[in-house]
Amino acid sequence: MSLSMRDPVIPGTSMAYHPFLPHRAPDFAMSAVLGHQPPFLPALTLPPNGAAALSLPGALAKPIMDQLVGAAETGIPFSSLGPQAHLRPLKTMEPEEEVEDDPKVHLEAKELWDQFHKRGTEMVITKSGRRMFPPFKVRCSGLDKKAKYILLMDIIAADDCRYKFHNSRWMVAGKADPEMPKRMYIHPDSPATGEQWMSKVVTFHKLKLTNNISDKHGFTLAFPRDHATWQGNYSFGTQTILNSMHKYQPRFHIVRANDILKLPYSTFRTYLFPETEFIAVTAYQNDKITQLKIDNNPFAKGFRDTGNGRREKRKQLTLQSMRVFDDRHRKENGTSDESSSEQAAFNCFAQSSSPAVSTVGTSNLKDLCPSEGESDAEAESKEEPGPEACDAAKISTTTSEEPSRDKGSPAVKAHLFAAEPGGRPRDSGRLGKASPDSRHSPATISSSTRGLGAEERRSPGREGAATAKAEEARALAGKDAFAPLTVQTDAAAAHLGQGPLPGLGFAPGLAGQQFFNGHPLFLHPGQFAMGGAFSSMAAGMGPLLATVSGASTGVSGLDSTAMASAAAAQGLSGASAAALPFHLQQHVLASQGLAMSPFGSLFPYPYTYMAAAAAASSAAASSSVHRHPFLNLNSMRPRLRYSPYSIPMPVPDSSSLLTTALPSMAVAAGPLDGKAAALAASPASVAVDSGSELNSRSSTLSSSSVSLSPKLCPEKEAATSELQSIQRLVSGLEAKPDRSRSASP
DNA sequence: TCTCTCACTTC
DNA sequence: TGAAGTGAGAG
Repeated sequence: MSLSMRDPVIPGTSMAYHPFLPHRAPDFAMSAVLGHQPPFLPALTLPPNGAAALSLPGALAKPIMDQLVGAAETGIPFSSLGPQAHLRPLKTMEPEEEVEDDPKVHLEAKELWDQFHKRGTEMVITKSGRRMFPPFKVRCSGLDKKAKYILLMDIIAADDCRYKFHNSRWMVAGKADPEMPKRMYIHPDSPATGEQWMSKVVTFHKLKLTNNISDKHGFTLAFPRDHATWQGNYSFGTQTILNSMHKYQPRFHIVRANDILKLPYSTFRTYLFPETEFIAVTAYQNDKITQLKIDNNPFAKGFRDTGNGRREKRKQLTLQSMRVFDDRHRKENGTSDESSSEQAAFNCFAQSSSPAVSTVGTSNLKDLCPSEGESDAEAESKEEPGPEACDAAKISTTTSEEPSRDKGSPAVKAHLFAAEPGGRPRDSGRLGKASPDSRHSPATISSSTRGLGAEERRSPGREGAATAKAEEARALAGKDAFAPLTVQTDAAAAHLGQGPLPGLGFAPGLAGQQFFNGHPLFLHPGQFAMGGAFSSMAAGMGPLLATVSGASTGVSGLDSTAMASAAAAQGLSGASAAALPFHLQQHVLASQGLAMSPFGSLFPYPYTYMAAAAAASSAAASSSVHRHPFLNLNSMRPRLRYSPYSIPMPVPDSSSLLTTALPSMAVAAGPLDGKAAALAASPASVAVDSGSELNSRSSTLSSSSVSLSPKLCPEKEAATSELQSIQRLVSGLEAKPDRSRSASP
């Protein structure tokens, strides 16, 4: 399906101008960097092709230099990007004929991601930062070989829930904690030509996840509060701050720009890979995930059952102890059916977990221990019937880079308004229930919006809350509501769009986190060339407040209930282009990164929106949240689930940024599915669903890597109980090996 | 739940 | 060789 939308991109240029300031984007962007008001900023000349570097009047050169120096003093490395890179004389640039590009992105190691996703991927976050595993890698195609691109990724909250791992499954444990500062990570090689990007796998393995809110690996840029494009603080860093026990969705962005300075007014093409969704944890909760990590992460080799790592030694010791105990137990109790069953369970555990029993690799172990799969299947079936009990055969542990492409999961490319958030994990999750495999569809969602028409931006609209009929609404809204928008969708993408979309949620604690709410960009230290705009977060926040206020009036009053009802109302008539207020809200949130939900809110606007707009809105929203009614998160639920449709609310022209987001909102609305609606209407239900969803995912699994945990072989309760007893005993033995050997339990 | 240390690994 | 990335496990 394709929605046609007025493309704000100026012909002959590769950048999209901010919808509100179509002809002044360059000026504003630069002014933001410089911290000057547009009116005071000398006009910047932007080459028609948009690929050229910015030309700065001599008068501006020094200020920029000074700022860069200032930034450097803050500890930000500018090794790879010298200020001169942004000060090249315009005359040296020659307009180039822009080649239309059609970026497609394929997730690398998709099969590995699928394995994790089925179990409910967990990513460890530590104070010092941990890398993601599997690593986020993509392969790009369809880029203009000569044009330069900046590739980025960020991680957004997948929903507004906090989770807990209970009874071997992830369950919603309440509302999400205040969202951490959002950041984007710019690939160190950016900017690079399309040819360069396409010639290799783009990996973001250096991005680290942390729960350290005082993370020093990032810095913030402050922009004038009244700046139309960039407002408030926009932080950059190499680590992304996440909340433990919360679900996240990584996003990949392609921006056609040859300079980071142009990000603010360039088009963001965003791609979501539902299989990369994960839950941040400070310690692994799911043994299956742990095992998968151990089996696939080279650095965890020492913990593999096969090998000489301490894990093996420990297990061997444990097994030995267990055997001793078992023998003793038998002697004491004699042989019986019960003991047999216990033995069975024991065997299962022993086989799968102890190399002593089998020295084969994990994959082999799996084969040798069918019970493993069974146990998984059983456990899974208990949790959530549906998915195939064991599809290990289907799952490959390889991290091959090919899969995604070959599997025909073409990245779905959709404009923001496509509402195709279908890519959303949740959506997929729902779909998954109906069709387990659908969830793992290779389809990648990519939304690219080049810009919103001014009309669209301003058009006040209404939003409805997500409703049980969100899907219907979504379909309607996505297709009709934003007709002006152009949606480019691959065949594969179609399903994504239809997938259920979870609503967006606002971070509960936004007010308290203003500083962090700004949509931060993670800039690789080496790449960041922006000037001295870096300032304390506080500095930038002040101004922002004012900006946001204008637009936000309507949001504050929204509550989940209202939204739900509204959504219901609109659900069927979502097509109406009127739905703005809600969108605005989402837009703001999304741009801020506050509660952007990959599914609902994300696509709607942020994906296509101009970076600048996003940044500005995010910054503004974040900073001004507490003050602005629209953004007043305090008054509203921490995270509201957005339904595509919003409550009617007046949108002042002044709130241009906010309005910009509106179009995107439609998209979000469209994707909502029953689940999303349910969420919006009933948080409680959501929690359950979410949990089940995760469970189902994980349950389906039958990875090649066998789970060695005893838990997985629950042949009989008695056996399990026995096993547990043994384990306890063994634990004691392990604690003091020497002693255990000499002393029998 | 989280933090820290440890032994182990890769690069 | 050492920095850095791992999960386990204790606290």
